[in-house]
This record gives sequence, structure tokens and C-alpha cells, in this order.
Amino acid sequence: MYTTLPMGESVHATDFHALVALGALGAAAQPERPAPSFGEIEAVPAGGRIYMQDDPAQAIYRVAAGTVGTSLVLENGSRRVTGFLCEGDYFGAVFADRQRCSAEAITECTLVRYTRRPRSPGEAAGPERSRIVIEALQSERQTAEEHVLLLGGVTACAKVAAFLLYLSRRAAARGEPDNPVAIPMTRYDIADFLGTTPESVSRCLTKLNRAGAIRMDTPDRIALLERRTLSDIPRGY
Amino acid sequence: MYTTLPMGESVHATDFHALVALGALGAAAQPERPAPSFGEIEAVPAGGRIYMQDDPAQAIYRVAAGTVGTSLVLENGSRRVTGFLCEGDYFGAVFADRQRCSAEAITECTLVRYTRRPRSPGEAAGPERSRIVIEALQSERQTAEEHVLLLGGVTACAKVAAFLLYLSRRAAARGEPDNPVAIPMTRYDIADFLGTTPESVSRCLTKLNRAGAIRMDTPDRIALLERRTLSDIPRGY
DNA sequence: CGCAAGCTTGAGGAGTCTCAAGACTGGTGG
DNA sequence: CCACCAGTCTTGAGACTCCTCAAGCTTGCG
Repeated sequence: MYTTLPMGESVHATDFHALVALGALGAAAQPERPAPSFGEIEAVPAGGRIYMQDDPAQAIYRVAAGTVGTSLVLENGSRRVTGFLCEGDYFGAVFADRQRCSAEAITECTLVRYTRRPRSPGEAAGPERSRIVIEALQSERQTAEEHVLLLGGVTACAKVAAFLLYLSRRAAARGEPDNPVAIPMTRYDIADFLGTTPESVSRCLTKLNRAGAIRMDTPDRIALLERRTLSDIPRGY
Repeated sequence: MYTTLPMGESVHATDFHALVALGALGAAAQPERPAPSFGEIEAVPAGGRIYMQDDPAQAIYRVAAGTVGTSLVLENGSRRVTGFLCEGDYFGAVFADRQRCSAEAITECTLVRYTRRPRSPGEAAGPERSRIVIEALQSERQTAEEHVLLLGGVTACAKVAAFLLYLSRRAAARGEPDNPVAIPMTRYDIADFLGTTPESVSRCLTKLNRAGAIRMDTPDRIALLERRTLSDIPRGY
């Protein structure tokens, strides 16, 4: 599969190693970075729709605060949650006319919206816009690759435990409290994300709670007591 | 998560829409495209190791012919196959010092190897190298996102059926025969790719075969007879 | 021919899904 | 302020699928 990238001479003297260094540096949060000179701020209330599946793709979004969920409905009617996006994560960077997923705010959100068509002709080109696209690609690739590892677990408990560790790890990366980890999404969303059912998610959490591996303060706030247990769930747990 | 992309002024006048158009065009195979002016051809025999997990990351690879499998072993010892790469697919584009996955040739392969360090200083910069990185990001994102959809299936038969359709769709995109679809990888690899077991893969294929939805000519050559059945596997199939 | 690797099939048990009902929570309206 | 209500979460029971362990079968190759 060769791809046509009609950039032609529009990219000059790009340093290969600088691009390659992108991802390695991307892992570290750097909140001090000055805000980009473009991109519109958009506030979305909890439960608000950002866009729907098959809507025209008009912008790339970056989450500034809150949690966004992306999901899609397949031909056979089954629903899949494809990602939970938090501060710094990009979404909506499809390279097509229409969105493949729906996106909605799980919590109250603040988004940065990079519209495809520049608002004024003067700001059409520039390194910042291409930086956004590259960062979005990298972010979405990481989202999908981590999702693959979570979905690959064989038993439901292993998936749920890995999911908790995943949420905690990501919260820590954002500089947020990572041990009583916040669970902003519903059991239904978790189930559709992990390829299981809400009942199974609930049962696994109950089992891990009783076993002392976690402590459920409230349904949406869980303390991880034995991380080692969570990462090494055997087959017949 | 802000990422530092130390490109500075090294990217000029990049057309935002051109970058955004990348993915839409990326889906179409364009074998007529002239070969890039750099990148080393590497032939790998079937079963050959390309690199191992935790090896120093030295290059980005693109498959020119054959099938490559990437896999990794988690802390708890379970193996995951993260992708089956075919003509045109990229792999190995980690943005870190070391590889996260192992890569090995499933069939005899021809690869194009884009080494990180340019061979001569003169060819260090240029639009072609950054094009490779962007194409690789896009390719790997697509690999992971399609994998997510396959893994999200609830029953083993649904996953296996979706996997067959996936192989067929990709073969068609490469201009190869897509109905008696070639299955170059083993049941073990398929199982680790789909989050199930080799026995379950085999049983599902047998069941689909008996039901008349597919016809197994040989274990590695399967004809898809009822695509509609394969895409609409109900829960209790 | 014998071996190794991969594929298939079988039986039993563990895990999960389905359907169902009850408990809890937060918000709304009387 | 309280009752109600809708949505969510939890728990239960039964049926079913799938995993595990095991044993043949096929294929390709030395």
C-alpha cells in the first residue's frame, strides 16, 4: 500500500530524527507549553454529543479537560467503545470525509478544536498545523495499541484488572491522583470497551474487591491495593 | 499531554489539507508509484526474525512482499500477536529507544528498511523521510484500529469470521485473490491475535465449514461462501 | 520411513452470557 | 422536605460457550 502524500515541496528540510523523537517525548506531560496560536476552545457538558458516526469530518480535537468516549455501531448492530480520551489525547483525526465513530463527553469537557478549514487564509499553512496532525496520529495510534492489549486478555477479570491499571497509569501520566482511581464511565461503556458485558464487569470488580486486590469506595472511585495481583490474574481467577 | 516536536522552523508551509488528505488516499493501492530514492531492500526467509522485543529500534520497515507478524510477551507471560503486516504496511516505527514487539517473517518476505541514521549526511533531511514517518504512523494506526474491531467480538466464532473477512478485504486492497483467501499464519498466531485459543479457532472454522459459510480447501486456503453469514454471526452460533 | 510441527477432534469443567430482579444514586417535581 | 423516577449498579440462577488437557491425524521434510 503506497500512499500518495501530495506535499511535494511543501515540507522542507524536515529532520528525520526530530520526527522520530516525537513519540519518546510525547509520553511526558508538559503543561508549561504555551498554547497553540490557533484552535478553538469548546466546552461540552457531561453527556453532550461532540459528533456522530457518519457526520462530516470537520475538525481534529484535543482534550484539554474531562473525559471523552468514542464509540461506533457495527453493521450487525453491536456497539463498540473505541477509546476513552483524557487530557492531551486527540480524537477525530480521520482522513476521510466522514467520521467513523461517534464522540461524546463522558464528563464535562473542555476541548480544543482544530478545524480543517482555516478560519482566515493567512493562517492556512505553517508548522503548527502539521504538528497537530502528526501529534494526533501518534496519539490515536497509542490509544488503539493500548486498547489492543486490554482487549487481548482472555478472561473478563484479566481485562477488567488491566483496565484499572490502565486508568491509573494514565491518570499518573496526567499528574492526577492515580491510586484511588476515578472511573468516570459507566459499566456499560467499560463492557463495550473491553468486549464483555456490564454484568461481568460488575462481577469482576466485586470479586477483586472481596479478594482485597481493590477497594471500591464508590462505583466510580476504586483504590488499587495489590497492583501485582491485578497484573498477574491467572486463568482461573 | 502536550508533545514536544522540536521541528521548529524545519517544516515550512505544510499544507494542512494535504496532510489531512493522506489517509483518504492511503487506502488505495498504487503500485505504479516509483520506489523511494532511499531505503534498503531486505529479504527475510519464512520464519526469520526481523527484530526482537527490547532490541534497539534502528529502522522503520515497510513490507514489499510477504507477510510479517508482530508479537510481544507481557509481564505475566502471555503472548499477544499485535499485527499481520502485508504489502504496503509499515511496522517498527516506535518512537523510543527499543522495540516493544518482536517481528518475524511469516512467509518469505521482502522488506524496505528505512534506517534511522541516514547513511550519508547529505541525505539526512528531506520531504521523503518525513513522508515515511507520517505514512508509518498512519499505517500502524490503521493496523491497531482494525485489530480493535476484530478483538471486540464477543464469541470466538464472530472473531474468526471477522478475521476471515479482514484477510479477504486486505487481499483485495492489494490486488491479490480475495476469495479463496490465503491464510499464511498458523492457528496459534491467529489465536494470539484474536485473544482465544488455537483449538477454538480450529473448531470455529470447522463449524463454519460444516455450516457452508466457508470451504476449507486446505488449512491455509479458505473460500468465503456466505459473506453475509460471516459478518452477522449471532451470539449463539 | 520416521520425525516434528501443525491441525483437528473429544470430554470435562470452568467461566461467561442471558434473563431477571432488587438495591442504590442523583435529579425532579409536588 | 419528601416522594418519585430513571438510570445505574449489583446479585442470582440457568444455559451455553469456551478453555484446558488429551489424544489422533495430516503434512512436509530430513
